[in-house]
Amino acid sequence: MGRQPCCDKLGVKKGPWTAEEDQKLINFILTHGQCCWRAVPKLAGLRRCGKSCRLRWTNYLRPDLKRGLLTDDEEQLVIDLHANLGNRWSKIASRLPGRTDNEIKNHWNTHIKKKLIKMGIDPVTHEPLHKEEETSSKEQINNNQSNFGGDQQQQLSLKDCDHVSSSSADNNSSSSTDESPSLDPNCSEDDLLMSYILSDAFLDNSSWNFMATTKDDDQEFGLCNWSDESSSSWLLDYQDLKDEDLGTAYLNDMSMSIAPPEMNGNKH
DNA sequence: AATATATGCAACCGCCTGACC
DNA sequence: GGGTCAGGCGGTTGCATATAT
Repeated sequence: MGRQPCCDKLGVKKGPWTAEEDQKLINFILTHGQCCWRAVPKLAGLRRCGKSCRLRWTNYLRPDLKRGLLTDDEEQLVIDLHANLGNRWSKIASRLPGRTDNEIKNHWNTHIKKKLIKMGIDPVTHEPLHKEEETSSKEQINNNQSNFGGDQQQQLSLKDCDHVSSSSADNNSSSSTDESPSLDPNCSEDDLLMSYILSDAFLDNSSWNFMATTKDDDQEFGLCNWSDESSSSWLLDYQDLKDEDLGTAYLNDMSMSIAPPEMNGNKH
């Protein structure tokens, strides 16, 4: 049967987005909201695939996105979640407000993977790369997991990783399990945290689920770190737009919720 | 200073899933 | 029940930048 391409390949632009294209897309989304991505390019006056528009919006233009490297805590959370969820980046991303699956995936492949390997940890299984270590670690893990049904894998700590010297991978044989982050007596606390993070209660918590504006969306507009210049600069540009002709409740709500106090009455 | 290599990230591709008809 | 479509996901690619030689 075969599927039709998601968009007409002819005349569809590819490659990096220009500022002008970004503006058009932002204008459109702010005016009409997110709907029917296939129609967006045509309606917004873009020569792009709808898919491309969606990606650009979700991965780069969304106002709630954080910018910059993941924090240590975020990295730790990604590792913990990855141990439980595997490469389900969107699920992982849904637990990290302001981060996209693409961003997390990239960060994993470029940073975290290497750190784990350096630590002698298999980034796929989250277990020691060497058999003998694995055996002894498992015993310890089993001990630590006894209170949690054995479902949680070992909790790796990048903070601990940072403490591990860069040569740790080279002398794996000597890197006894005593150094393994998973053996941290505080591990059970981590497990408790993980249990919560993996639960629906986590997402139901309003302080995390700040973006939900529709019942189906895990993430929509919401709070973000507007003290971060880079993340809010574009919105500042669009304050004019809002003032001009986008006086929708949608945008007003958004700016109410995302704008720092000083921004409301003192734009630019 | 010039070149080669490594790294990081944005974007694309193809597949899967669920909704709709 | 089967076909079509749109949205979403994970893997991969390609380019710009940083670093090493």
